[in-house]
Amino acid sequence: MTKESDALCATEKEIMHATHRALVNSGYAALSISRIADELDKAKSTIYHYYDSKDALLLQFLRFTVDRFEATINTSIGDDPKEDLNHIIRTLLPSQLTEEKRQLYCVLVTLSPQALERAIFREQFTEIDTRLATIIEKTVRRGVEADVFRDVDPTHAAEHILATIKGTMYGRLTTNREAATAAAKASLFSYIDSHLVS
Amino acid sequence: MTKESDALCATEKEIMHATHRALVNSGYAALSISRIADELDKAKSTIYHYYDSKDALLLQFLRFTVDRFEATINTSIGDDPKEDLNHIIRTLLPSQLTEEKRQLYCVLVTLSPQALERAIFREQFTEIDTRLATIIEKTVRRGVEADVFRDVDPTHAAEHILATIKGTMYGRLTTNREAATAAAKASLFSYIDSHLVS
DNA sequence: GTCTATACTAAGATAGAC
DNA sequence: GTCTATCTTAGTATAGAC
Repeated sequence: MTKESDALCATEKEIMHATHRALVNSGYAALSISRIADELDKAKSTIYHYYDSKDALLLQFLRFTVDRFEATINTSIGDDPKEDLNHIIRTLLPSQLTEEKRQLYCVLVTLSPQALERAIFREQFTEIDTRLATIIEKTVRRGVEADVFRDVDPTHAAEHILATIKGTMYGRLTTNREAATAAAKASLFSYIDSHLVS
Repeated sequence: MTKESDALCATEKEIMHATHRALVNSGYAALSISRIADELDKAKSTIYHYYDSKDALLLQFLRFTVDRFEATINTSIGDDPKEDLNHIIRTLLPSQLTEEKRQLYCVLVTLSPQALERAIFREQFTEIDTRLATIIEKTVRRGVEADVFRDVDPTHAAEHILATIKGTMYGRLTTNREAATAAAKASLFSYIDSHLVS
């Protein structure tokens, strides 16, 4: 399984990382080719050698970021569906968010408003969610078929769990409600324990 | 209970509505004073008569939008906690999103990345969530105390429900996964029915 | 493939007339 | 309170040398 971003040449990768830094340090509104060049050890015009326009660069950068995010989803399938679900939740909502993960999530939140209107951005966010939903759904389905879980609709339950994870992460990044993350996580575990487990 | 935006003069309100239109029609990156003036029946410099800077305008606009969002939260408290919860969910996740609500939610999604770094934006998003969480928590607590609900932690359950609502809405706005909204909602109702109700 | 230099455009913001 | 006109800065993008 080759990621598209593996096909990038060294300089293109440097540009992607510079864009990441510029976005994290200065936000979307201030993201300009000049600002990216500042984070890069190259001149502005070098960026135009690789990308026709700022828009083309941004599109590639979203692809680059989505690939990196998807690489962090550790799809280790064990033999205990409940433990697998808990593992997924702990991976996506770690108690301690590493700086690297925090930045990755921040970039996705920063780019997400583009998905409101631009189809090509929307499709990438759709891809992420479909991927996550599929992983969770398969795990729930295995649990239901193994009679470890109640006879719930795996699709419905998976979308519920995914929405809760996303809403929790989103709140964690955009509010000061530190206790909310732990509370939502606790209730999600309890839901799996009492509602899902038969 | 007076909203801060009630204190705005007629022209300021016009500017707020013009900003809303500019943001909805052209997105955050293209949001400029010139662009707002285009949506307004006034010159650019008139805007500077009311606001010292673009930043001051944006801050006021977030306040204006948060007030409008909070006005849509119909806190009708009935005598049936379960029905009240369902009502809250149906209000925040209506089956048919009116164009007006869709725009309001889109504006919040568009402004939310600002909350990642700017404390003053962050506080407003914190306010929204705290308000919603409190409403849900009170409802759950009433249900627990009336023995209609199981003896769950009202805070934990409320944060779970809120996160699910937010994640569902966020996905609805930023992806093409139309079925996901209905699935998450169905599972949330089922959670209330089977897990919360005793 | 990377640089310097530059054309062009649009932005934020202000001055001053009415 | 609203206008026209303007200053200044910064952006996107290109041309052409090395």
